[in-house]
Amino acid sequence: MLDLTNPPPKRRMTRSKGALQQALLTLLQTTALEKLTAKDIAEAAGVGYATFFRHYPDKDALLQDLAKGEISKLLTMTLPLLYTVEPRPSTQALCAYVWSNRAVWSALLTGGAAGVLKEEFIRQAQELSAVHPEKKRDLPDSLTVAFSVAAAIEIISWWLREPNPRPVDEMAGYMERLVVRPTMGEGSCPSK
Amino acid sequence: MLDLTNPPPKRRMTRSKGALQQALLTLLQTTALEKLTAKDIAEAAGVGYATFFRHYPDKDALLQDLAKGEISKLLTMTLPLLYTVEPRPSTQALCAYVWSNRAVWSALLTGGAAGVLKEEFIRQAQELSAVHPEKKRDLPDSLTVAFSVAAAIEIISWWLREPNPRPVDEMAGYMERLVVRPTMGEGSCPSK
Amino acid sequence: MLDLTNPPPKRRMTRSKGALQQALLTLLQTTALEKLTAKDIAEAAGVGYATFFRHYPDKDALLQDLAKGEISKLLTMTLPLLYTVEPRPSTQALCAYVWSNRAVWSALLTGGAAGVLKEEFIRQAQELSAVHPEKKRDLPDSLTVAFSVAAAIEIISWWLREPNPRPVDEMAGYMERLVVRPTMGEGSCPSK
Amino acid sequence: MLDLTNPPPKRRMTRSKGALQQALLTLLQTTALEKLTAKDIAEAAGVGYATFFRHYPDKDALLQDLAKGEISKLLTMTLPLLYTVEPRPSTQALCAYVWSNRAVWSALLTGGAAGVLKEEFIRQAQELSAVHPEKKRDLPDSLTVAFSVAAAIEIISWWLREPNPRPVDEMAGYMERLVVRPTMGEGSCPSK
DNA sequence: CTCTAATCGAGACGGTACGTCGCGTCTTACG
DNA sequence: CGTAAGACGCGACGTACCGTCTCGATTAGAG
Repeated sequence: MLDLTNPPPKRRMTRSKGALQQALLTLLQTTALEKLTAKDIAEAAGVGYATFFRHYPDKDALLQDLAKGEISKLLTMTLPLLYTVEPRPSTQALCAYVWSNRAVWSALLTGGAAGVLKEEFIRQAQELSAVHPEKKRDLPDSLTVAFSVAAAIEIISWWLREPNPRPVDEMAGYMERLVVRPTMGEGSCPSK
Repeated sequence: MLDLTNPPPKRRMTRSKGALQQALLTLLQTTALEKLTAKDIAEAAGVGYATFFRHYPDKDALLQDLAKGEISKLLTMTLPLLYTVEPRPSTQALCAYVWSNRAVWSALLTGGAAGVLKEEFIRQAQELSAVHPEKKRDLPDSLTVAFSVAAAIEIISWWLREPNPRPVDEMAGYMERLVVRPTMGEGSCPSK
Repeated sequence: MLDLTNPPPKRRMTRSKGALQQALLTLLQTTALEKLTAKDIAEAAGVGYATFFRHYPDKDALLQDLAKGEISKLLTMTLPLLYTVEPRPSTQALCAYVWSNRAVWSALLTGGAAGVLKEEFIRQAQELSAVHPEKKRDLPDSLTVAFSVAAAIEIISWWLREPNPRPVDEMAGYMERLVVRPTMGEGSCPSK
Repeated sequence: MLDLTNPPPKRRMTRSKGALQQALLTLLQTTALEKLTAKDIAEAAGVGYATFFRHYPDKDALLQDLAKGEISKLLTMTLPLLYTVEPRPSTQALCAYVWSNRAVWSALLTGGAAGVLKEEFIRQAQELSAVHPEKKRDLPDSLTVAFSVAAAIEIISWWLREPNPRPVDEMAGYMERLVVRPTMGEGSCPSK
């Protein structure tokens, strides 16, 4: 029942937190978030039921904590795109990154997790956009953020859901066309 | 407890179903979906608790049924946009319609309802797009539908969330720019 | 609501009542009373659900009505035994009668039906004993009745439950020894 | 809501189980078993509704558990009577015991509880009779047990139901005459 | 041979209790 | 100490039956 061999105990609390995150991630690959119970996660993490609540007030808090890191990495690649005149390489990099971590992102974007994720995503994006030098822009900032995040998530979600996923290049093209270009200044598309 | 005066009792089953839908709609204007219990809805509808489940297996089924009608109306205005060369008037009409029913759509798009709504939305959109004459298009159809619906919902959702909502014209502009134009053929934006 | 005037026409109502009784009896041979629902009985009787309640306020009322007849027949054979100096032939007759109707009595005495049955039994027995010329007796009358009925029911119940039921003669012997003789005057057993 | 003062918490699980039994016993003195709901009992025990089912699968299981102890005590006094040549003192002791615990036994024998009780009674009696040295006997063992238990319960039940209960001595006489003597070997009553 | 009212089937309904489940808090025992 | 184990209060869930009710269709017996 217990782990009788732990030689270097490594601050149990830290171990528990990591185990819970890892367990949630694993479980999410097979089960929707709303089907998971705190007990499920605790057991999968090899952690006592009550211990779960010592670290997180509830399931969503764990998910949010889990997502924070990945979102953070991704956002530092996503947001700059919106302020760049030459976004191709960045978009490409974003998609490549998602692809290389597709196990994680599949888990995060399917099931009921997407809702929590989007909110955290927007929260972080808004923080970032607040400190950015505000480029002259013809869209309300909060709309730009909400739209970009929702659209990007939807596109990636669609991508990872597909039975035969498209190559990274193609997705980068869609992303640029559907998210980046439309939110850039009008000048970027001198259609008339 | 007895009401001996109700003039046209109107086939009970029909009355109950309608009452539940109306009650849910009303409650959604003040409370998030996940905070509502079947008991709440039944009581608000003046209907017995068990009667709720005689009509719907759960909350989401009620919401879906409720949404079906409104989505249907909206979709007959939304989808044509994607296949039209001159989408301005349609986009305008769409936004105007949402605005005139903003009480309903606020309720449907805030709280946890948006998830269920989006799924039903996509389901109907995909059905429609299946019967449409498939214009030559350079985006995967299912991506087009998923993106359009998610983006449109996000934009409208943002609109109705705002403390001082923008005028219909402005929103129609955003919608066209962020949803319609990007999903139309490349020729629409001969940027290069 | 009540029809106090229908003179003889045997009205459908009579048919329904009989069907319900017959259906209950049939069902009781395979299912315990408490497992049966009003719906079950109504369906087995080929009668509408609401029609059940037009005839009986609840399950027990139906059972009681059903039992009344059989109990009445049996009681006219049971009670006299207690006042007779030579009870052998009567006891024999009682057991023979039960045996020839063992399908009915099995149904009535197994499952939860026995409780209702015993009460009705005692009720009728007490009525009868009230009109009888009260023999001098050294047991309280109500105890005699309660004991006799309960004991007789238990013995018959045991009999019909057995995989290989004893012959009628043997049971008549038990019945006389355990029920009849002990409740007769002390003189019957001048043991000391 | 919080009780920070409970002095000797005494192993919760044990406390809950005992509280439920005590509550059922109390409620049975005023209400028939079938009128009691799990909620009633839980509330009377000061215990959560769901906690009821953590200890017992249903009402009857609780009753059975509750009865087991008392029945056990009683049976060790009841069964020996059937194998003794001089049963008077034992019968007397049995009735005296019931009388001194008449509150408990009234509760257990009135209402719908008697059925469950009798079954448990018979179950225990059969176990005991199985280990006993089998005296030569001219009645089937299972019949003896069923009859004795049913008869004894009926007699005691009648006793405790009476407005002016008979004295213990008198009841012991009835019990001996109606239950003990008839089930003993024929030799005990050399009627011929 | 209609016409009218009793009776029926069908089954929706308000209600009550069920037994299950999950949450988040708590207590206890152990290492 | 801190943690594993899990009992507990709470409250929603979805189910099952109850007994009442409304609704048409059927039908019997009075005109």
